[in-house]
Amino acid sequence: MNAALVTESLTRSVEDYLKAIYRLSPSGRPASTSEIAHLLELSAPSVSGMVKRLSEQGLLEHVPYKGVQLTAEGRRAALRMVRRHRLIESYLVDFLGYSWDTVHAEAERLEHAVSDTLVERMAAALGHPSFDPHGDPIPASDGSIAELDCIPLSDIPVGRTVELRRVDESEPERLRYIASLGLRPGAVVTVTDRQPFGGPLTVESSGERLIIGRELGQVLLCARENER
Amino acid sequence: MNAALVTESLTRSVEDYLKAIYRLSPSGRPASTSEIAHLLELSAPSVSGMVKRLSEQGLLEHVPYKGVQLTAEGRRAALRMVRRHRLIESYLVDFLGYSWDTVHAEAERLEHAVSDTLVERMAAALGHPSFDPHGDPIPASDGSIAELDCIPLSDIPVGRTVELRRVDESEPERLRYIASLGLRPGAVVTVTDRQPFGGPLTVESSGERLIIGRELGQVLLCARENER
DNA sequence: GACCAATATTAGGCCATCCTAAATCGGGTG
DNA sequence: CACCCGATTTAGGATGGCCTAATATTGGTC
Repeated sequence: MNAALVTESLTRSVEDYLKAIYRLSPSGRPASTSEIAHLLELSAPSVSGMVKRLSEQGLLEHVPYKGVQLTAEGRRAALRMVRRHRLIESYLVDFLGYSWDTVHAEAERLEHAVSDTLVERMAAALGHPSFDPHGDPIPASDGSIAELDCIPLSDIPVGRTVELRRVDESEPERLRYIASLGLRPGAVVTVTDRQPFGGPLTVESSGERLIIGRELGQVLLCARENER
Repeated sequence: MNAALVTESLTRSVEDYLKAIYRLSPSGRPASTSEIAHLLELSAPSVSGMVKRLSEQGLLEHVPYKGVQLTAEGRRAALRMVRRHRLIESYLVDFLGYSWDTVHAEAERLEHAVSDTLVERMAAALGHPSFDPHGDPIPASDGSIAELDCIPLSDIPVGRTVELRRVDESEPERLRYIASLGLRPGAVVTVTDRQPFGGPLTVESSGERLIIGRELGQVLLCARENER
């Protein structure tokens, strides 16, 4: 079976499934049908059917009623899409005036249309970056990816100062709000207070005091303290 | 019927059909099923079926067994695609190091994926150009388009000096060859000899003597003499 | 150890798009 | 002016991807 050939001709849908499954289990732990359905906003039966086809094609390992994992080939294809997505985002922000929060939707469409050549040209124009504007690591063309281990801001003890590394990009609304607070990767943040029972955090960043709800605290990922 | 809504949600296929029909009859003369089929590399029945659906949607005017024309709305959608295509080509050449002859295929895919926002950002980055790298006019967002009237180099009488304006982009091989001769829009060319019966032309351009077959002579479009 | 709720799969349809094979139309020729 | 050939359309079928409704499995609870 020629892996390269299979990977060349994936449909948009298939690319989205693989990316979703990768996202749900970067580590390889099985992803469930309903998780995938939820992420892609599809019905569970649709996912069931597609999963079957993809495992027949050798892109997934499927144990019925248990879950799916990417095969080496599926993972390769998924990482290729992630690389595309993150490089496109970086390019649009750096060269075409896109903002942090609007770039995701555009990249989501473009990632299925660009050629490998174009992706590499964009990478070169950007100086082969390792992280995208949200702080997510960009997989290399060989599939290697820097997996920073980060901890949510909400888990940082009071009094600690940490560097913000990475911000979940999936919800533009939230992203826009985060941007409006001036919190972007690289920002240095000191936790000054933390209310119990899921209450808000109080932090200081570039001299400003910010109140941050628990949900937000969980998607703001920081360097482990010893990495600053 | 809300025209804007219909136009928003066109499929890739539909966009390709509209562009093809526009290309076959920019002036509005009807295009035949087989011409469309040939251009899109599809079977005639496929085209027949799609034409039917599109005329029901109000994008085409179809007289069975006679031909199709774009409606105002169809034309608008087609011009939108042409604008996208030509701006994308221009952008890729100017900013991402694409060559004249490789850019077409990339644009052909991207034109279906970019947002209006992105197109306008690229246009702005380029300084709102009126012509693409092949010399083809770029429709404005309002649908107006500069229609240069050009004549094929093969029709220029011996002894005349003309400016090259526009080069047919449809065949990369041919385009590559043309580029290798140094013949690009703006080049100034003097016809020094013309053989009868479809024989070759001899021309001089930037001090070099070039022999040009009739097929090539027909796709190299020049300014009318009085426009130099 | 039987049952229930949550989760997953199968069954059966729909739509867009493509195809090949078979009918049909229409314009030029004898 | 009847006929025929090429162009076109209709018929019938495949595929990919989605859906809802019905069925099956699993794992925990009494």
